[in-house]
Amino acid sequence: MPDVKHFDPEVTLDQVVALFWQRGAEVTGIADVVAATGLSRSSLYATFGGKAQLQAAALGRYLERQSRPVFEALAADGRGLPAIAAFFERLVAARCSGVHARWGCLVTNTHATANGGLSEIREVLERHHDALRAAMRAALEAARTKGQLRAGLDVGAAAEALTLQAYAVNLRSRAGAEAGVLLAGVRAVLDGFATTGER
Amino acid sequence: MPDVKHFDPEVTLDQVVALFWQRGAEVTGIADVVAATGLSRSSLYATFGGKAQLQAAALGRYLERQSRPVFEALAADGRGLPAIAAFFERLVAARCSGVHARWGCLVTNTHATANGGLSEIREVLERHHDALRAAMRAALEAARTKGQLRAGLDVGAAAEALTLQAYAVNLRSRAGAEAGVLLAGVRAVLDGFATTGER
DNA sequence: CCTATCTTGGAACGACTATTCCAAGATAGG
DNA sequence: CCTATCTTGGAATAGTCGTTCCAAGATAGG
Repeated sequence: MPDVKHFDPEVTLDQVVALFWQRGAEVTGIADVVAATGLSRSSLYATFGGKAQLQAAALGRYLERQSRPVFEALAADGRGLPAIAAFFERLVAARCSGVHARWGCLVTNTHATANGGLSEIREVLERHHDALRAAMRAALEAARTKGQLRAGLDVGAAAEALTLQAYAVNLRSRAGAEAGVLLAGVRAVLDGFATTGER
Repeated sequence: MPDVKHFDPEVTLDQVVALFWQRGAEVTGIADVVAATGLSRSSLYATFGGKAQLQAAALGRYLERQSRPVFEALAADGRGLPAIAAFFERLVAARCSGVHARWGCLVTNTHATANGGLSEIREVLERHHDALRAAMRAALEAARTKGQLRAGLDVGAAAEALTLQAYAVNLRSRAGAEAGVLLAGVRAVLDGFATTGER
């Protein structure tokens, strides 16, 4: 009997992700969301329920659509250290050039801003961190079986270090850091994990 | 002839730094500044000139008072790798416990938020980055003369890597990361730079 | 003490914020 | 076609934003 939605919530969420990602969720108003999505305040509030929940939904969608596929590709890539190097090369390229150049990473940006926000937002941050670190660890363990890793390397600590390095790449790229400088930093860390002479 | 200021602008700036640092500059209103400093809007605008300029002034003061002394101590510390390790141990401790626990770093936080802000803010970000990387480089060169570094290590790239690692520590600490996890990540990077068996 | 000059408190400003509300429109089962 | 039920557009809400303004207060040279 009832009426049905005149729009696709997932498409709307993608537009909101782009908005929050580029300009920041805190400084983006509902009026901006209305203008970008083309739908009305009523539909927005009826579907998502408010700005904080909209932000959490957008953050969750970013994790699933932008981050997760890349993390899974890294975890499934059996090449070892070259897989990690390729991950960072594509990361730096995406952060410094192309459509999303200088946007940083929505999750990384949220780290600095989400102070008293919803607990759901904090949970997405943690999910993101765990997923990336797990993917890094999987790639490092593949590297270990191939004999690419230095003897005595703590794989868990190394995975954390690389995850931290990725956050910093996201952060500095938004402030205008050069791709070459970021890549050199990443490579120095990776070289330190490799067996002498490897890579 | 004229009247003189009834307050100390530097003390006020310190209070503003604390406010912006803990809660974020974007979400902190002038009303909050008025409440925290105890002075009126007139004095605030007459002295600093507006919120954007107040933010730039607070950011600059943070760099000079909080960051610079630590960077200079690192650059002057001749111990090499132990000096860098000590830097990170004090950093993690300051970020995860004590008065400023979970505040992160004002400069790091600003990286994620300052998008279309004053160009002066961007310049402070760059000054901060250059100062930290130079200090890291000085400490690494001290390590080199002491034979602590792996053969073939690019000192410039390593300094950039450690600087990025520091940013990530600041970022993740604000989101609640455990001190032990952060330290383990840092140590993995440092161990990768050292001669085998060192540290 | 007087007065020129600055500072201060606090009211007022328009523009924005997120959110709510309701009448009008759209839908689909009966 | 009818009607119950949802959605939609858009006006209206109360509150906060950064900023401005001016009368009243404070200062120190003359």
